[in-house]
Amino acid sequence: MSKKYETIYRELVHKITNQVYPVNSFLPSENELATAYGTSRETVRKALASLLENGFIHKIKGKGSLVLDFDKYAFPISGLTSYRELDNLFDMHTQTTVLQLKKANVPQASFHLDSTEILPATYIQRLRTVNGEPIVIDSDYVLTSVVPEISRAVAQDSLYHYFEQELGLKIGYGNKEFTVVPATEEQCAILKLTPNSAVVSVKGITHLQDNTLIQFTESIHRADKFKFIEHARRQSI
Amino acid sequence: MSKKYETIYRELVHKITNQVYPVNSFLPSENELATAYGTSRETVRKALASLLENGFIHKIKGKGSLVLDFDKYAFPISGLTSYRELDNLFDMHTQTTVLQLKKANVPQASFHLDSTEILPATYIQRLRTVNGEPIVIDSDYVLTSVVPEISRAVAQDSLYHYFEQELGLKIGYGNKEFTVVPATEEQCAILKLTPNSAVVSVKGITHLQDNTLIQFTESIHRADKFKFIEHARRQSI
DNA sequence: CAGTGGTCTAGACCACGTA
DNA sequence: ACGTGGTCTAGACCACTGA
Repeated sequence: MSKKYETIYRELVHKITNQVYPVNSFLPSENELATAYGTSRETVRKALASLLENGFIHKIKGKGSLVLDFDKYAFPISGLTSYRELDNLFDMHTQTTVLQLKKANVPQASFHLDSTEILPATYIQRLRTVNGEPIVIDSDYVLTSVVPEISRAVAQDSLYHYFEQELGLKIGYGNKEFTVVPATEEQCAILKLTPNSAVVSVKGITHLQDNTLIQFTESIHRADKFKFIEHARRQSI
Repeated sequence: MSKKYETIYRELVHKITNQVYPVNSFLPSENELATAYGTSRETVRKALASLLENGFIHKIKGKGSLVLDFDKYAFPISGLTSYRELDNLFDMHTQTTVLQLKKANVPQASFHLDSTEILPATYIQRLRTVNGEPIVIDSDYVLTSVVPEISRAVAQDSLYHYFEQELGLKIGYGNKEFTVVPATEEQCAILKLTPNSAVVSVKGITHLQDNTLIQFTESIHRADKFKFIEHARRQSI
């Protein structure tokens, strides 16, 4: 049996996206949901907290939980999500081409590393194409100490899927840093950009749940195709 | 008396930033914290959930809560935060210049509005200067129906402060959309950029807690000064 | 094995919005 | 006055880690 609040979350998302609970209507109250799902109110509240975090609802004290006009195309570059998952989620006709696959150390300068840290890794450069247009170049450095070998087939498919399903590794957390930088000549050539175009660089460091470093990533996005949407709440804290 | 979990959160943040709990050490266990603060474990867990969300800690089942190397300079463009708050938080020598202040309708095209929606507003254009350099142009449309009048003094100071402290309005939630666009001539002139430079546009819509629309915003950031850092967790959900 | 965090319960009281 | 969500409690059982 999986987690109750997760089950409730998924069922509520389903009902919202299928307009059982239409936009601008209120969900049943927390007490009603607790009764309906045969659970306690705190558990219902955990499900609602996830809906809140993902921008599905807005809670108004004394009134209820209002269904928001959720943007289906909000691109979750935010969370730790892989292209394969995005591809399944939306119908985007994504295509992946492995450009490079070799052993290399993680470049210290790119990731603010101490110059004494030598981190042997597998370097994978991949081009993401959406509807025939080159959009993103992903460069991944996967630490050899954690994942000794990566085949071309795995690189072509999905690293995260390989890590989690085949190797049983558990992805924990990471940081991402967005900046706008001028494209290199190589990047211009691959993404079919005019020289000196600006691109969006998303650099990330990924850790496993046990805090082991596993991966360094830099994604170079075509600036004109880059969009990042976020839902924010006013925090008292 | 304020909220217990908020008090605990703040005290833990303080102890982390002051290295009472140094980076790479573990916090006291949830049971210990509950005893120490004379509260229940679930309340401690709410405080820890906030630390988790803000990237201060990483929890490892069976081990404890690990203190992460928190990036003090992660710019929270993310949440709904105002410049005045940022200015207080960091010591940035921010300066604000009011460029324009007039009545105008919210431009429908810019914010994906229906062309039948006429929304009278106060238009405020402000330049944000950090350490003497022009960095951001903020354009705000504040709906006249919610806030009839905005003085130059308020625009110079802080809109959020005025809304919340003077008018008693409660900010609820909003969406933000990040894109990279070519700068207009006017923007190049104000930000001292060479023609056809790229800038980062952050468009946002803000609602009150009772769901009333209050404000449309577009911030134009100099691309070379723009950095957005985010902490992400792998979600099972 | 003992200790940790993850989930869950069945209550309680409060602040807020509506009528 | 009533129903809503916000906070809080004092338990419970589970899965995981490490000795």
